[in-house]
Amino acid sequence: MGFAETFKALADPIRRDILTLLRSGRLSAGEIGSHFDMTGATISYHLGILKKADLVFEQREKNFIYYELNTSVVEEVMLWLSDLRGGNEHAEKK
Amino acid sequence: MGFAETFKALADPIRRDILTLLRSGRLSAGEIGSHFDMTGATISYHLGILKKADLVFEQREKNFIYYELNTSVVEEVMLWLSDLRGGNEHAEKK
DNA sequence: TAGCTATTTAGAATATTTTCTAAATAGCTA
DNA sequence: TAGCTATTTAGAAAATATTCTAAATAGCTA
Repeated sequence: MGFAETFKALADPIRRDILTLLRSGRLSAGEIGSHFDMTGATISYHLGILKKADLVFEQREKNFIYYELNTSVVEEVMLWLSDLRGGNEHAEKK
Repeated sequence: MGFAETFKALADPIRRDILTLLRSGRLSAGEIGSHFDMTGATISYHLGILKKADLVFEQREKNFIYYELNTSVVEEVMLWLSDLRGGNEHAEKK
């Protein structure tokens, strides 16, 4: 946790593509990998980084590992950016 | 332009601190540098990265260079994240 | 114009990231 | 349990990022 890891994870186009894939629901590591022209090992490396950044979490089932988007961290990043942007001082905490 | 550069720029804690400093208004390179324990050359390097990412723009005045936050790119990033997060389908374009 | 002051650029050292191949792990299935 | 299938881990190579010192640029000011 920490924005450094989160933004670092988001900085890579492949990792952003993975997150976009997960928008429509969870996918196994293999299913994710099939969308890219890279070895499974490399996909695993990227998934590890997304996981460390808490942008995804995994669910183990049979001998598959499913990855799912963690929207709460996406929210946190949006809040940080919103605070940086400032100026919406009427957006009151309710 | 492109999210890779933007997120990469945001990934570094010093650069995020610089952006936070700029929340309350523009500052010269020197004023920014005075908040950090690094050489001016290093600050200049980080400012260059923020500038390439369009997160800041510069205004030259006398022999100072002032940096100012570019909130429109912050907005764009928030939109991308908002789309990733999904699920707020009642947030209609007006 | 000579010399300041502010900032950037160049070049080099070190650290970090990304990718691959090969091997390891772990859980099914026959 | 033997051998699959899915995925990760280890180790190494190549690319990129971060920092410094030293030098360059550029605009004031006296």
